[in-house]
This record gives sequence, C-alpha cells and structure tokens, in this order.
Amino acid sequence: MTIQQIKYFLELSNGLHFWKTAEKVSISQSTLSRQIQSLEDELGFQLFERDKRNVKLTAAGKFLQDHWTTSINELDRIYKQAQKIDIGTLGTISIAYPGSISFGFLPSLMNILTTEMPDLKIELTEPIDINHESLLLNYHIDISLSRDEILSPTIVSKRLYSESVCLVVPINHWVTEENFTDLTMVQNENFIISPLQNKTYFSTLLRGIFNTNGFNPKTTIESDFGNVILNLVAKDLGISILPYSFQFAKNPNVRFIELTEKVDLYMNWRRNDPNKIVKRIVNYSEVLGETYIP
Amino acid sequence: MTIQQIKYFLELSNGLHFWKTAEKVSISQSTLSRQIQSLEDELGFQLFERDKRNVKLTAAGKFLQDHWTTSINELDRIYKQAQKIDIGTLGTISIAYPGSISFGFLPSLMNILTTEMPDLKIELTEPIDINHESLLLNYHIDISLSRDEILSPTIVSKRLYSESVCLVVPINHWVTEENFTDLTMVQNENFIISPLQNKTYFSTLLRGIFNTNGFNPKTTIESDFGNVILNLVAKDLGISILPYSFQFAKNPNVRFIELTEKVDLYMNWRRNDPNKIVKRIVNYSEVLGETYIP
DNA sequence: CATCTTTAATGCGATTTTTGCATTAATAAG
DNA sequence: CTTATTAATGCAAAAATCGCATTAAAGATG
Repeated sequence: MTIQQIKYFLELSNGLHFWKTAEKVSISQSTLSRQIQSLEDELGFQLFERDKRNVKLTAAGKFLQDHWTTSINELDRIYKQAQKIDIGTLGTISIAYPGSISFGFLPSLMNILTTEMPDLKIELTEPIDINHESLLLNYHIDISLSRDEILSPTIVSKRLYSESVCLVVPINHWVTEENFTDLTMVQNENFIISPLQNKTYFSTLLRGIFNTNGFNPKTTIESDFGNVILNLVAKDLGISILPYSFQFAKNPNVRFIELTEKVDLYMNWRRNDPNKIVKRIVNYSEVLGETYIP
Repeated sequence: MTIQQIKYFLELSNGLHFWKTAEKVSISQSTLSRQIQSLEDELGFQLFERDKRNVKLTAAGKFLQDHWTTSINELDRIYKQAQKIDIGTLGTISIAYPGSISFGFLPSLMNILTTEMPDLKIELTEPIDINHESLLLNYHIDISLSRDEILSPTIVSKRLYSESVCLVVPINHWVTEENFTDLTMVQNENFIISPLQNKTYFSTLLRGIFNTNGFNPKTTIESDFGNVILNLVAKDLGISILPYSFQFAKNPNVRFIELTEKVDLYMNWRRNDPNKIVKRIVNYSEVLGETYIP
C-alpha cells in the first residue's frame, strides 16, 4: 500500500476509466492496471467492479475514496507544516530572561521576532534565582538570556552587549550627575535592592560594589523586581542600584547616574540544538545586540 | 514518500539508533539509512540531526513523529473499516417496503440483520404510491420490497413468498370463517380501504377483486395505512380487505377470513450492484421467505 | 596517547520490482 | 458480421531496492 497507489486509486475513482486516468497521471494503462491490482491484492478485496467495458467502485472502494481523500490531504497539510517548522517560522520557543531587560532589549527583540516569524509562538518566563543551565538542559526552555555567562560544554553562551550599572535616585535628590564622585557619598542613605544573599549574578555584583566601596548599605525594603524598586525610588522611599536598561521604563520621577561597573547580557542555548528557530533567534539577537547601545 | 518509509521513520524516531531499529524492522542498517535519506531528500529537509555517534530528531522531525503516528493509525483504521464493509457487516443500506409487511416479515428480517450484521445501519422508508424502480435507479434506496414485480433489465426482482388476501371484520361481526362463501355477502357493508384510484399494486388488486364480485364497495373512510385501517375495523367502523400479514399485528378485536386471492412479496435490487451487503441481505431474505408461511 | 569499539554512511553487485509496448480477450455499437 | 473500445497480460528492458563488506568519524579504554 503505497501513497502513490492510493493517489492512482483516487484519480481512477473519479474518472472510472483506466486509459484516461493513466494518461492524466502520466503512466501507461498497463501500469495503472497493475498498480490497482497490486493494491487490491494487498488489501484483500476489490476496489473496483470491472468488466471489459465498465468500471465502478465497490462499496468498500466508495468508502476508501472518501476517507483516503481526506487522509492524503492531511498528509500534505502535515508535510507543509513540517516544512514551515524546518524553515523556522512555525513552532513554539521558550525563552527565560532577567527582569532588567523587560523595558529595553526584550521588547525590541520581541518586535523583531513577531515581525519576522508571525506564526511563531513564544513562551516567556522570568525565573528568579533559578539555574538557567538546568532549565536549558531539562528542555524547560530553549533559550536563556542571563546576566552571567554559562560555562558548560553542552551550552553555548554568547555575550550580546554590556551596559552600565546606575545609581538610581529620586528626581529631587541632592546627588546629581554633576556632583557625583563615588558611592561613599550615599553610604548613609536607605537602599532598596534585591536581597544581597541571592545567588543571582546581579546580587553578587552588588555585593562586590559595596565591598569595594567599604560599606554595607542600609536596606529598608527588599524586592526582586526591578520595576517595583524603580517605583519605590520614585516615591522617595530610598535609592537603588540598577542596570542602565531600567531607564527605558521612562519613569519621570527618578534620575540615573552611571557608575563605572558594567553588567553583560548573555544569550545561552543548547549546543547543537537541531531546532532552526533557535539559530534564527540567536542571529536576530546578535544583530540587535550589536546595534543596541544603552 | 512511502508509507513504509514513514513507518521506518517512526520506528527510528522512537529508538534513535539505526542499527537497533534496522534489526527491529527486519532490514539491514544500510537499507534503513538509505530509506531515511531518500525520505529526507524528498521532503527537502532533515528529519534527524546525526553524527557518527548520536541521532536526534530535528524540530520538524519531532513534529512529524507526532502527526505521522496518528496518520498511520488513521490509515490502518480506515483499512479495517473498508475491510468490514467489503465483508458486508458495516455500512448503510436503504430499504423501501410496503406497510403491510411491517408486522410480520419486516420485523423478522430486521431481527436477522441486526443479529448477523450488528454494525450495519439500516434506513427504512415506507413510500406510498411511488415508483420503486426509480428509487432504486436513482440510488435513493438499495433494496426494495414490493408487492409487484419490477420488470427491468437493470433490476433483479425475486419473489420471496405469497400470502392470502383476507377479509377483515370486527370480532363480533356476523360473517365468520364458517359461514363465509364469497364477497357478495358483504356488498352492502361499509368498507375502509386505501383509495382505489391509487396506482399501487394492492389498490389494483382490490379493484380486480371488486370487479370480479360485481359490486362497488361503499367506502366511508379511506386510508393508506394498513394499521390505521385495522384499528378502525376493530372499532366497528366498517370492514376491510388486507394482506394476511396484518394478522401479526395481533389485534384481538378483528377477525381474518382468507380469500382465494394471493399477493406476493418481491425483493428488488440493482443488477450487478457491487455492494456485498445487498447480496447478503438478499440471501437472508430468500431463506426467510422460504420458511415464512403466513 | 595509542588502540579499540561503536555507529552511520557508502560502493558495489545481485535481486526484485516496476514500467511500457504490444497483444489479447471480451464486450458493445454500428 | 464487423469494427471499436477497453481492461488485462506476456515479455523484456529499466529502475529501485537490498544486503554485504567497508569506510570514516567519534568516543571509550587503559
């Protein structure tokens, strides 16, 4: 039972004429005759009732005409879907990202992806303090955007761009870009930051910054969410340190003062992932990262 | 794209190992390798990402694994259905019948059919005064049961049995089986019969009967439906003439008196109808007709 | 670091299957 | 009775499929 044989059968079941059908499907009449015979032999019953003069479908043949038609169409539809997936415009991709890029890089990337691959379904997750490496290796996500590089032979980690870390103060705060010298200036202020004991890269960076400047910050409020912190600073409840990207939130009640420290954004994916969507997204991200100057 | 190739692919997509899969499907490793290659060539994209050491599905391959599995199962299901139809236990058959057999022959036949072919769907229609021949030739019905023979080169008409025509009187009527001589006895009674001008065989027969006996019946009520007539007679509203089969209605308030006239029951179907269900039903009906002595 | 093992791909000849031409057989039409 | 139509079939050529043996590449082993 070949797909080709089924197609011959369907054509013949429409025309009910061996010679004309054979010509239509560009084979000889004898070939068509034998293909149908072979199909009938394999099925174990007749598809056509035929004498030297007339050809007509049997009841089983009539049934198969209906159902095989839909099957063949279905197979064709499946093939076309698979083709789209191969090209990389269809499917589902799961991306994990740090909250700090949700105002800048991530919307830009999403913009590109939804334009270039409109049929692509993107699942976004914002995991806190969870190992991106295991998420990738367990196939929970396909791509990870992270602040720290993942060093693993089975994962490729590529830096997309670097951005400054900024001191964030309320808009009417006494520290300005002009009078700012170093962080010791604000060592007695209230800080609103993510818990320093977190294992995330950014918490580690913060610990390092405070260490270098020789003081432990007073923390009145703690939050893992940068945009929460941003709003708290805007309401004059303290100051904070956040990546430059948060400027894209365009909050009018805060002021950003660039520090010398930098944070990177890495894109990570499974080495040799056969999914071409991943490769395409990586490419788009690299291009975007190069032109993206925060 | 062969069904066999798809099956090989599905097996390989489960095992992800050429040698083991080849052994499982009883072909050589080289053959499997080449079949998959040929499938990939035809599709135009890779199904497996493979090096000398590992085999894994591409995204498109994963998609096809899911969908082809259901397609192959579907094809198998379709084949089995078709097989059943060929054997003659599955399908739909449309049968037209005269109302007079709805108490006797028809229930017996239905009983046999539903026992022997439980998956068979039977459509019953009781057409009045309509040409069974055209219903058959227009494929509105597949089998017709009729009181008159259909004489046509494209239709086979076979007599199943003969039964007497009976005078039907209320249970306390003065005419009994013992004192009955001929119909002239009741020429002044009220008759409840189907309209004599109808073109059905039974109406023609009635006309003949009244003609032979030399009187025109007084008809107060007319009805095409035998069982309606039967109930009207039971309520003492008149007498009637019906086929013997109506005795099977087991109405306790009527008495049947056999006349000498007979009516036949014919089964009619399209000559050379390739539907094996028709042949089976004809066979069952012939056997039932022989043993059915009303 | 050299050797062994595993495993998918490939060259090649043998086998099997498929194909089309020409013909046959049966039927309907003129 | 003859002619035309049409599905099946014998046959030889062509194409495909198959499996053996081998290759090539990548761990695994010690």
